Amino acid sequence: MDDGVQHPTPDPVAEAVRQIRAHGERVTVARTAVLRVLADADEHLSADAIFAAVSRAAPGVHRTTIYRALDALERLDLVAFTRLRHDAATYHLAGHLVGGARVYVRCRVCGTVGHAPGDLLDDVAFRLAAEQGFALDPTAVALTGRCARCATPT
Amino acid sequence: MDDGVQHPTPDPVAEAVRQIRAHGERVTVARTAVLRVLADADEHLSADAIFAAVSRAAPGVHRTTIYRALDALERLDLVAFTRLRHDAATYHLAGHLVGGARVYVRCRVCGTVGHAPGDLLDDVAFRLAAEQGFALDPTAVALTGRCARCATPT
DNA sequence: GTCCATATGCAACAGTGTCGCATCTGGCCG
DNA sequence: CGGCCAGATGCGACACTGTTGCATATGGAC
Repeated sequence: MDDGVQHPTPDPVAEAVRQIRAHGERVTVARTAVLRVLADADEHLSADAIFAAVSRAAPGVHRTTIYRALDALERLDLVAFTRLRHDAATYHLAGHLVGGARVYVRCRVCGTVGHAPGDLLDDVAFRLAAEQGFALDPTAVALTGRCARCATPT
Repeated sequence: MDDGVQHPTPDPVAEAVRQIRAHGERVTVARTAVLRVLADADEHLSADAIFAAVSRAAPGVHRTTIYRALDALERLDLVAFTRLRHDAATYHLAGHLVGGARVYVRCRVCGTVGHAPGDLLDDVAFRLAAEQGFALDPTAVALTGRCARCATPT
């Protein structure tokens, strides 16, 4: 899409770990595993999917720990999640770790999730800030609608 | 805020009922009660809050029926809901029933929910349509961020 | 009034996320 | 290197939201 600064950190996990330490929090096996899974997947994963993947890499990690790790990482702005319709939350690395924010768009019919360029919401963010001082978080936005295939039925 | 056409239907409930009939579906006590509650509140309510309000107006309506009514009304595009963070879904009347679409913005810190003009996402919708044929549903969008009070801490 | 499709009541279930508490471990200091 | 302590984890049980199957009641048309 846009060229230029696309890779702020060669290894998102290492950078995230650095930031965990910088905040005075602990770097644990579970947290690192969660970060690694999210970085490798480079996709939005449900907590359950993360649990499954982490269990493969580091058996013995409890389901609850995944939730607590995600919660901690979210407080540190290293992970964000979105909620689409009635499905479970889907987590992903924060935009600044993966080279620019992406906006997720999901089709309400077939459930497919796609990306849109991160600057899609820049204007919206600007208007919200100007009109009511609202600081939009683009990484937490979920756009719902109908994808190309499902938009023109009949 | 913007003047002009603000009241497409004097009574959203009556209009909604008309559309239910037009679609060949049934107008029942529960569905009418749900619509009335949503119209009176003119706010986003959780299913539980709707259940409580309906129970007051029409005792004996079961919790399950609320969900099924909301589901039916959503299929008919009379009700929409949004999902913010880990909280329960919040339902509201469809935009065309209440005088133009509104976009909901919620502060991730204090939880306050505010409105933004319905045309906020017009450009975004246009770009998504042009670039990938995605038909955005503006009534189902939830924008998360920080409100004016919570945006400037420290 | 009668009839049929369908909406409802009910109860039990499923999935997601949370909590309390005992134990273990990461990071630090001697 | 070994010990210490706040904080993270494992474990189980729980809370909440939303769903499903089935018998019954009700809406709407004749």
